[in-house]
Amino acid sequence: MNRKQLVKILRKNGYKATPQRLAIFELILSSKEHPTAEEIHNEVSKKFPSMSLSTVYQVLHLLQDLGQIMELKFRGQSSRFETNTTPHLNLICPGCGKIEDYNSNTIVKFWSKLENEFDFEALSQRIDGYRYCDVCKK
Amino acid sequence: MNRKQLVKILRKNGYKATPQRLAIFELILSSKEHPTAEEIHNEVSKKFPSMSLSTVYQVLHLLQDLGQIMELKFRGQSSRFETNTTPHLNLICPGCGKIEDYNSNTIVKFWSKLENEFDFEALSQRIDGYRYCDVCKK
DNA sequence: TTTTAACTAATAATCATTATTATCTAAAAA
DNA sequence: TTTTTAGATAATAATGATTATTAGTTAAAA
Ligand SMILES: [Mn+2]
Ligand SMILES: [Mn+2]
Ligand SMILES: [Zn+2]
Ligand SMILES: [Zn+2]
Repeated sequence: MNRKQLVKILRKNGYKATPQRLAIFELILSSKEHPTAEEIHNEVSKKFPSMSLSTVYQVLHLLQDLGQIMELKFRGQSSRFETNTTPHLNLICPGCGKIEDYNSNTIVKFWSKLENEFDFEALSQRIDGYRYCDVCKK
Repeated sequence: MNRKQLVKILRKNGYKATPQRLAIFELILSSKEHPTAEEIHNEVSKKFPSMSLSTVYQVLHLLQDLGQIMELKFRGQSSRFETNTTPHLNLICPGCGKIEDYNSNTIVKFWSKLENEFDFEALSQRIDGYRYCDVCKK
């Protein structure tokens, strides 16, 4: 997925391709972490100093509705967002909240097997494993 | 898991086995839905009319820390809780929020395969699929 | 270039969750 | 059984992430 494709998707669904929308999407796309709305706002504000946090939330909702990003909610912390919408494993530390992505063909194949077994087609999915990271293990 | 086992777990970890804790756990256990804190409070209040919603939240945190329940957070709605802590599929409708549990050996086996492949041992896990339910499909 | 529905920015409001604290009680000890 | 007390509950206040509102702005179609 890139900027051009997103512009196409937005227009096809009757939405305007505004610089704010593109910047927010590209920020998440380029982030190796799973950033929060506030982190996204902080970063994107560097290029668009007048951007509102409200706008960030609105855009995040729109991108979710279009299936372009995934929101991960956790206890005691702000939601985290990612553009990796393919079936993959999020390994999450309950100590520090760090999230690591693990992609593998095993997972993709498992997911289609699951859709087959239970006869559904998912719009999106979420696969999380919780375990203490090396730093927090002590 | 039953009341007696929970009493044992609580005491082993230095917590008191209070009637509130047992009642909240048993309510979730007996619920086929994935109830919210408020729903739990409403139900348990029938037997314990002075129970506070604060207490419900406190107990829910404790039970999570002991690995006895799982919290599922979603956009725009209160957290939902369940006692099914084995690897299983939650099929969730983005329309009405309904959650259906699907247990299968495929999933349990997949999960241990995954732990093997990526060399971790999960304290807990979450596997969600999002798709419109039959009612909302129209 | 003009037009306008859609969008953004700023701000206020919401409400699920968490913090605080006085009172109470489970359960260990006497 | 009674006493003791650390830990738990109930009531209430506070928090803060998210959502609602609205006046002004703009993407993009004509
Ligand atoms: Mn991820
Ligand atoms: Mn479940
Ligand atoms: Zn950690
Ligand atoms: Zn539904």
